[in-house]
Amino acid sequence: MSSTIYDIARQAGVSIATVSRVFNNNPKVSDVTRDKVLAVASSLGYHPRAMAQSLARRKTGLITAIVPIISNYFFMEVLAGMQDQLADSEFYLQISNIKTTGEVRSDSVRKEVETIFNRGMSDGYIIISIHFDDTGWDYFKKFERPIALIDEYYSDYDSVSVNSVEGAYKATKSLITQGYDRIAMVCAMADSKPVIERSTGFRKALDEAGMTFHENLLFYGQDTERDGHTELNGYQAMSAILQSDQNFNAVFCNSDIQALGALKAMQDFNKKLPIVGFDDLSFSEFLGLSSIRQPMYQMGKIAIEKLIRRIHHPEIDVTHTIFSPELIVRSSSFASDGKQMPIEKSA
Amino acid sequence: MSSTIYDIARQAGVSIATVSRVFNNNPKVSDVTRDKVLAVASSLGYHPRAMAQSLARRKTGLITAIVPIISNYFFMEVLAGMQDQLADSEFYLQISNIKTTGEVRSDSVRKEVETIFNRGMSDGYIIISIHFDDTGWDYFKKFERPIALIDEYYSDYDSVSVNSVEGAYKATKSLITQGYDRIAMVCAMADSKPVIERSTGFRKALDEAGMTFHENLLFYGQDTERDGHTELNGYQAMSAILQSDQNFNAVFCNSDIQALGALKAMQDFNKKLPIVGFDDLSFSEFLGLSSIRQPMYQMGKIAIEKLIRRIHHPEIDVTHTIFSPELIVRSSSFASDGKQMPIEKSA
DNA sequence: CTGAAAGCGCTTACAG
DNA sequence: CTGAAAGCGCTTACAG
Repeated sequence: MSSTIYDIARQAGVSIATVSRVFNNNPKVSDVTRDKVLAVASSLGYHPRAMAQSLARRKTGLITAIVPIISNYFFMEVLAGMQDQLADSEFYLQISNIKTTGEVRSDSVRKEVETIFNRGMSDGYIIISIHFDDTGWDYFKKFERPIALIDEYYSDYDSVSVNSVEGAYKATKSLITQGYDRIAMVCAMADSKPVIERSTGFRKALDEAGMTFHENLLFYGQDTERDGHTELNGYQAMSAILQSDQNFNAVFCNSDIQALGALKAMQDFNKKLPIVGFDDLSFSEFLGLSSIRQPMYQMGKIAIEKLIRRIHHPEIDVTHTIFSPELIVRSSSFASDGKQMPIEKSA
Repeated sequence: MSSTIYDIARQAGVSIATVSRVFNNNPKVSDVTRDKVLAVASSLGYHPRAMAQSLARRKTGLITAIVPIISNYFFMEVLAGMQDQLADSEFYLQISNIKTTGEVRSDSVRKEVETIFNRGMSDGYIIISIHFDDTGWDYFKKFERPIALIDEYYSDYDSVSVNSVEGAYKATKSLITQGYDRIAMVCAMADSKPVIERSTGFRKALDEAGMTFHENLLFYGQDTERDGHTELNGYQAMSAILQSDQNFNAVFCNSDIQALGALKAMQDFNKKLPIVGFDDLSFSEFLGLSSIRQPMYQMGKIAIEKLIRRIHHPEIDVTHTIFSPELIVRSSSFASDGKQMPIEKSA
């Protein structure tokens, strides 16, 4: 049905090599030849088949993003950054989804990723919010493919991430500084990486303030969708906090999407506690939700930038971009009684 | 570096045809040969290159989703449905972004889509929330490729969409039934398809109730990001409504994401009007936001299902799935004074 | 500036 | 059950 390089060559009275050169903008084709080829190509509606080019060039012009199937708002904003950065490049984006829980050790996750590498369809891979231990990460070296990590750190691959521990620390500390002394945390799946890190930062802030950390300050919702990063999960955890007899007076919340549910719970229980979330999703501003800002859009851009650089220069040194997340203070930081304690405005 | 079918053939003492047969699960390969080939392949870490297979088979195993770069929460939920449906198939998803405004006539948009078709990288294409007139849609027939449409209707391609006019009508009518008689609408970009359709439904409900429609019932925010489908845009439009001297007592809002901004505006102006949104995003439930439900996840699944069916059976009849969207009534339907007018619970 | 030829890494009739 | 050979649609030294 559709024409090939041979059809063009024949009708234009040139060799297929010349047709190929025209479409590759090879400067040493005479103008008259070029025009002739282009005229024939246009009349036949010819365009080079990307598949055939890939095989002959031994590169695909594709970048694959490997993301957990549980992807959420975080991924959406990262994706936007990737797309904008990709727009000016010669690469197209392919997205491959992985069934994964947040666990760091999982053979099935490793195998799914491996299958994607084995297809050999891409010039480079961006792995987002998927966690392995060192052995896991090392395993992928054998494919000898450019890899960049988002929301994860491993010494031997380019990466961009946020210091979650520090973010959680900042959030918790801001509440402590305001004078709150009984602070609970809304968690998601207990053994997921975000929760492990954020609860570490939470604890660090308590420790530093001489406040006793105890497991019973950590609250979990029952909803396990997306490792617990759902509005419902936050609603459940917050309900438990409000019904607890521990008399909490402030809350640090593992993610903004959960905080949305938590806010609803407070409304339903008619009891408002100061709360600080994590992520700073675009809607958080309109909820008056204080949050720890993750520069998701930027992370997407930077990861693509790094990956493309590595595709072109495989030998350059690995780099890691680690953001110190910023605390964005909004009205949710304050108690409903209007008693606004002094706030430490973080940078 | 990595091995090819020739390496395996040589070491296993068979022809490349046999190696190929083994990896294509061709039943007429003897067990002993198969085991030998598999053993060698495994020891060399061999896997067939997808690119080479594509060229030889003349199919790519790829489906391309063409989406506006302004993609949003709507797309995210559609994507989830597509991914789940794809998970059980032999296809991988590629996502290509198009710079587009919501306009129905745009040569630049047509050209961008054309470029994607010209690469010939995919076995089928899903076009999401991109609008053309009939000439525009006809144009793509020349590629002779399976196409499925989401959030759009054209007679000659499989499609899945929602009756927006009806949805807007239902939303508006529910407010009228409650007794509200001065209803404003929060719009997004004026000449975008969603706004055209939803304002039509809005008007239809007013007309039917004998209420006079006038352009000055339509409010627009200044933010033009994502054709105005942003929290900020909704905030701006709602602010204008609240400051208007038209004394509105209820609001229909073009999208939930804008409604989020509109709710914030009401809070800032300390003035609460009943409001009904459109989309029913996952967070809307937790905002108590009444909305018109679009089955986005389902739409994604169905579109993939239709496309795959067409890839395998190009000759079957075109089908269109058009959802009648459902009104979900939540607390935002009611005035702050607690005066709850009788509600017509739609099906 | 242009062409003939080999090669990219597979699949698939065809023949046996 | 297996192999030799042609073909998928390009690119790219090499030679002129």
